[in-house]
Amino acid sequence: MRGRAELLPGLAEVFREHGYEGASLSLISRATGLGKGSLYNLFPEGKAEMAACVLAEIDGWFEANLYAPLRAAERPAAAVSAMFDAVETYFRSGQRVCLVGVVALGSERDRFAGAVRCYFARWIAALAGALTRSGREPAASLALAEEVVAQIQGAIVLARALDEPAVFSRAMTALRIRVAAAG
Amino acid sequence: MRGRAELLPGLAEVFREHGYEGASLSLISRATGLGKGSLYNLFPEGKAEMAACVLAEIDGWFEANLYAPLRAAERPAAAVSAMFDAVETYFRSGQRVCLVGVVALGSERDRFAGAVRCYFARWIAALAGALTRSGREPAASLALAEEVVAQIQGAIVLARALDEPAVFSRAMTALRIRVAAAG
DNA sequence: CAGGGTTTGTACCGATCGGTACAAAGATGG
DNA sequence: CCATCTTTGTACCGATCGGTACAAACCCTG
Repeated sequence: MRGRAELLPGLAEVFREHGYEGASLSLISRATGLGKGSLYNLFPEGKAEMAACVLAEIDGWFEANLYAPLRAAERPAAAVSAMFDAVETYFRSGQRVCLVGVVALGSERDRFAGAVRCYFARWIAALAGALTRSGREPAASLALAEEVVAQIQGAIVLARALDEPAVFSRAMTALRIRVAAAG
Repeated sequence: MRGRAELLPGLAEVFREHGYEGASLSLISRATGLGKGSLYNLFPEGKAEMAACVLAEIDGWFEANLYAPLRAAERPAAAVSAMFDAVETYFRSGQRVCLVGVVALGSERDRFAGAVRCYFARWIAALAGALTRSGREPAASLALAEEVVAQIQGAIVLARALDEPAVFSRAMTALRIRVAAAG
């Protein structure tokens, strides 16, 4: 037997590629190599629970790898730069979609509204904090943090729409420069 | 009988709210008030044709209301400002989703790849042209245009994720200021 | 009003949806 | 090795999916 934790990454990929509605149990079964029996044994509440767990896993990953470092950084500017590194790697230059963003746009938004809001709110807050500690005004930091997170999401959309990963990389580079400039 | 044109807006709303896969024929039937017989009479190729027509309609609207004015403007700065007005109205401060962006993120992206790419490429090109004619370097104009379009898409995601339309309005205001600043 | 083509609703198709039931198979503890 | 409990595959459930068939209703033109 495998625990839930070790199949969450594969599960996440199915949701990313097909969305919540499009991720059918047969797709999930194929992707995980588990039959329905096993899936419903691990996730008694079915697909909704799978998606909730995946969102929680993603949230945990961002918390550990982006938000916490941003909050704890002694050198905030370096932490922000590290965040961009992590973002570029995680989203594979825009070829990998942000599942939380996809959920936010989809019809199942209300079901996961809490998790979605929390993910973005904490991202913005952590980034804004780091920007403030690197010398910017708090209000300007918050505004810039919002812009940065939105730009990342938009760059994913645009890179996929144009089928041009370079768009994503260019956007990240431009953001680095804007953030490095004095507030 | 009603022609295809007059039910495209309602059809578009169904696709926006439920995505391509989620927009079932029964939903479409209810939203348009037409039975399957009528729908397949108007769109012999079924759902795919409906979606293609909706995308074409959206593309036409943006061409007429945003791209063409941007290209033809004698006062490019005013045209850019008018574009932001149109965007804020069209997307209802981020409460209405960009169907083309949703398709770009979804699994049916390949099916509509041409239309999606065309929509965004023309938007960026028209905006970059206006920015150039208002005195910016061509390369800088292109980069800024890309950023602006990405920011709009990201602001929609963020406004919906946080369930806070003000996020969208703030983002648009910030973009206006950035664009108005000297290149 | 009659004829002919179009538009419409409805019944139906096989496939698949999310979910359940349950018995065989596997692991675990004594 | 047996008894017990968990994990697994498979068959099955009603509902709904996208799509088709087709006859009744409708609208023109004569």
